[in-house]
Amino acid sequence: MTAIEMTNPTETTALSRRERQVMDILHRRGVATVAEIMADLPDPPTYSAVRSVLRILGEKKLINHKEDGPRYVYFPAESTESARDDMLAHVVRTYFAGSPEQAVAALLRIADVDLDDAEVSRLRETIRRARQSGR
Amino acid sequence: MTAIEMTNPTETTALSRRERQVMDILHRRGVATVAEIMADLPDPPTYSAVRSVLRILGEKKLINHKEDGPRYVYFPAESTESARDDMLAHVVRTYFAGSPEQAVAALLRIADVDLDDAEVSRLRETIRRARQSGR
DNA sequence: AGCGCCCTGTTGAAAATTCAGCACGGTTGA
DNA sequence: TCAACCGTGCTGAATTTTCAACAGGGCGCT
Repeated sequence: MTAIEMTNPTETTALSRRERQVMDILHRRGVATVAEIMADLPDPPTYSAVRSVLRILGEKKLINHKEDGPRYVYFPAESTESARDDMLAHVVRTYFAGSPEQAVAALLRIADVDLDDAEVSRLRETIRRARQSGR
Repeated sequence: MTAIEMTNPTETTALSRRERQVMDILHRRGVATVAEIMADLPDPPTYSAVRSVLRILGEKKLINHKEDGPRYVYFPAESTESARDDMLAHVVRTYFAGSPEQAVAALLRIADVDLDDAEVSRLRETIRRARQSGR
């Protein structure tokens, strides 16, 4: 079993629709009040509905909250930095056949960075060399 | 309103948990039978449950199927290539504060590519230049 | 002090999702 | 031919998710 194959899909895909939307918002904002989360949600539900999801996420230990003056602010229990790794691994595996190079290329293109062929070749070569020596 | 802000979250986050898991499998495999999807799902449900999700995804026009000998094979309606862009945009926006450069850096690190400082600088410079001239 | 407002805690219901069972048709092989 | 098997279409139920309503407490303002 390779490292790619053993990636545990449960962690990145186990959440319900609303739960995932809320986690996304928290990662995006770092910290957020109920009102802010509510405002960012597609088809915004009521205040109560949002707090319900937050309670569940809390029970699952995926978020924490602290008091900020008169109200709570919520934030991810796992740092955004480590969530990044899980997410990128998932995306690379799912949409790029496990090839980080392809993902990088697509990313650069999205960023309106049109590398010319020489640049691309160079990047690929850099990656290839690092691969052979490094790991 | 900037391009980043107008990213429509609905498309990438509107699916239910099982629906998303199935879509991921289809993007990963390109094409899959019910049995294959069932095998790949976490906490595999029954054959019927999988087909139920597939029916719904079909109604939503997110997948299609064709006959392959005695059975159906299912595949995403949208090409994996364009799904990639949506997903990357979402990930960059959600986990990398809208910065593709940071995403690229994280990606390279995940790929065990430890670029030395000079390489990183060069990459950043390349992106910066392309940015200024290109867009 | 007393009133009004805002926020949280909790409960239970509505809606959506997930799931299993059964009927039917096609194909295979004895 | 015909029986066994495999896969699909369909229906409705169980579970999960999503949601709204209500109660209680704190804080500010008059």
